Amino acid sequence: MRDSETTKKTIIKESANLFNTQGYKATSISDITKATGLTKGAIYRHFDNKSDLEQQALRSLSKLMFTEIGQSIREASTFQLKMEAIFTFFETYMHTPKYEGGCPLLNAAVEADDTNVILRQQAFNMLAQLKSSVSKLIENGIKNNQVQPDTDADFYSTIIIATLEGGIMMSKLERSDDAILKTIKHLRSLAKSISV
Amino acid sequence: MRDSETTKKTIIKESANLFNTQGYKATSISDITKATGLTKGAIYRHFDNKSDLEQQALRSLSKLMFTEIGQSIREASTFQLKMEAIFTFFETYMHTPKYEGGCPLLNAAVEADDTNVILRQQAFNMLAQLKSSVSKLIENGIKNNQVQPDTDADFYSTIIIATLEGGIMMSKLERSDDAILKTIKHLRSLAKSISV
DNA sequence: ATAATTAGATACCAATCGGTATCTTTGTCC
DNA sequence: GGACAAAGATACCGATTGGTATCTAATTAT
Repeated sequence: MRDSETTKKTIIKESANLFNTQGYKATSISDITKATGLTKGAIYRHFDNKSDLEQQALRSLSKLMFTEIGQSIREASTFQLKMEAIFTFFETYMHTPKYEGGCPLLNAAVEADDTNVILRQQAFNMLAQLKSSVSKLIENGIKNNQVQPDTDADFYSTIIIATLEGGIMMSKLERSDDAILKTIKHLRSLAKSISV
Repeated sequence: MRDSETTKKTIIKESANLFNTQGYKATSISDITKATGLTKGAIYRHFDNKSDLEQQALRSLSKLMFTEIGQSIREASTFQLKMEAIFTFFETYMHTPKYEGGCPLLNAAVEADDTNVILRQQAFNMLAQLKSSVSKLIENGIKNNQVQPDTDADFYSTIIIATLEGGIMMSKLERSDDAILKTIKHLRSLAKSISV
């Protein structure tokens, strides 16, 4: 038989691409057949239904995002460098073809928050994971005497993520780096202000 | 004949509500007939096609948003009070049924940026208008000796909007005021830091 | 009062939607 | 190399999509 696993991966990859650019509801199964060169029969052999495919596609995007960002944080040694890793990730990944359509979290959150409960839950979990990552980063910074001890980790993690996501929205809409670069510049000085 | 103008207004109002909660592509004409109690014939008498209705609905939401925020800014006398007016607007309007589905700018921007050129352009114009409003607010603050003279108005207006929009996204996803309140708290101290 | 106009309802259209049943092809194992 | 199983293609299904042509009812003008 043909390699089942690779075809499933390509279906997930191509559909994730389409979902993240056109939207989940707006992407049809036939859009995916065109993108993959496969037929409906092939797709429905690997996935129960469209919702199942949406979930696995978003999960794939989520995994891609968090492994990448997690690795670059781990590779940085100090608090300031780890923050810088986050900034460069959010700045550069807008251009990489790996994330066509922008931030998967933002896209899924805005599309699904009122309609698609499953996608909403997944986006919710992504946000929780991102928030906890940044919080832990700050808390570790406190432990290592790199961040001021009275810093509210939850507060700053919320602000950092909100500012980045808002900057992404603006930069995508304006088709310009300007907004995301400005927000990063601001967050860089914010990170400095809580550093010891 | 029946009052043409009022029915057109109710169609715009109800469809704007649906577009802003379910999304533009995801809202069908029959959804709108159900919400208005009217039929397709009535809708297509007042609008050329669905795209035309989408445009007018978003334009209505935009007008609603800017008149409201513009008025509360005008009513405030000092820079700090004007900023506070923006904050309370962004905090409270999340709960009002007038904007079910959250910020029309954010929703339209995320949905349309890769697919719907007309909606994208409208969202782009909304963002430009919002940015210029906040910029002018800062520049006027400089003229009136309420803001430090070396303040980069464009820079801070970008940051303020990005942070607010990101906070809205998070609060909508978490179904909690927490994020938007935190971002406002941060922006409040930011506004204070550039005040004289 | 009647004719003309217009708002809205009804009934339809082809195209597309998600999904399924079935058939053909491809590969594996004995 | 033939039997078997799995992968993918084909052909279809009812429901829904945006859109239109036509009909009816309500309002205005004469």
